[in-house]
Amino acid sequence: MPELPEVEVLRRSLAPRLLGRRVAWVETGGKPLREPIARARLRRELVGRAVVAVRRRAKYLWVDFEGGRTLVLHLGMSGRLTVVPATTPREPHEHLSLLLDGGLRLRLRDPRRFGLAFVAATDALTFDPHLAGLGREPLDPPLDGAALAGLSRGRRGPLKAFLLDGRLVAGVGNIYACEALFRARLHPARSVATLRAEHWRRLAEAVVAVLERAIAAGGTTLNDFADADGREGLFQVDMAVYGRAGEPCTTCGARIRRLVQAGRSSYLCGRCQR
DNA sequence: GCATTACCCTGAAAGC
DNA sequence: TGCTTTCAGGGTAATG
Repeated sequence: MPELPEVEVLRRSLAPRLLGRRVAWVETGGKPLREPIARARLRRELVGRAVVAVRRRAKYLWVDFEGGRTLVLHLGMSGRLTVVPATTPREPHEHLSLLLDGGLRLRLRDPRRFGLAFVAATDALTFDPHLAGLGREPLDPPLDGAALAGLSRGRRGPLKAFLLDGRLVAGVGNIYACEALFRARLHPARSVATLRAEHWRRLAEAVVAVLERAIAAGGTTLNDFADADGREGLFQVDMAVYGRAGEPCTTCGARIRRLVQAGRSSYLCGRCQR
């Protein structure tokens, strides 16, 4: 389940392999993703053009091409993007394939089909309906307590829902929200309205630290994630609470609990997190 | 305007 | 062993 760190790790591994490569052909297949892929438009706007940049915004990957066109990709829950030899046979759930010069193929597979792929004008990306409402990036510049407190103004809901709301802070998913709340010693069900400046400072530091550590570890691989070369991440060995219900807290030894909020699992230490 | 819930989907794992 | 059920969750729409 790619969150911000996984997409950033992917971006870094894709960039050197894609920069300067020219698209020879575009193939699509399988059932539609969250939205159908506009194959004719992708062919018309990408074939013959070379990649000039690979960027990231929240959990979206932006592949910029000559001529001011950008391929926007979202991996949803199970999306996997790899660069393979062009001769590699198609696999099940392969939705998009860019044949590149140099005998390579950029391939998007997404069994659960929560992902997204579309092309847009580079200079109009920020107005695109998928991207226009995204909140601020947590790492550049790094979030601080005052910024988080500002985003929370007027809200009363639980902290966990606040962190997961991509319109406020973009790119934090369930795993890193759980880990950041543990690190900040804050309970996921606690109302944002009860936090003081010191709490916001702790939370902002925790979000930044958790995301940076995860990027450094190559992301988290639970089921699906791998970078463009197929390398899996290692952050899961660093996780203190996520998926560890029943195990002892690494800080105090109390049992880690699982709590369901709005259909999402939260993992926490009820003794450390208040 | 904000909070909460349901929905989309498939594969892995758990349960029987 | 083999079938059925449950669970995973990002983003969005509908509902309260």
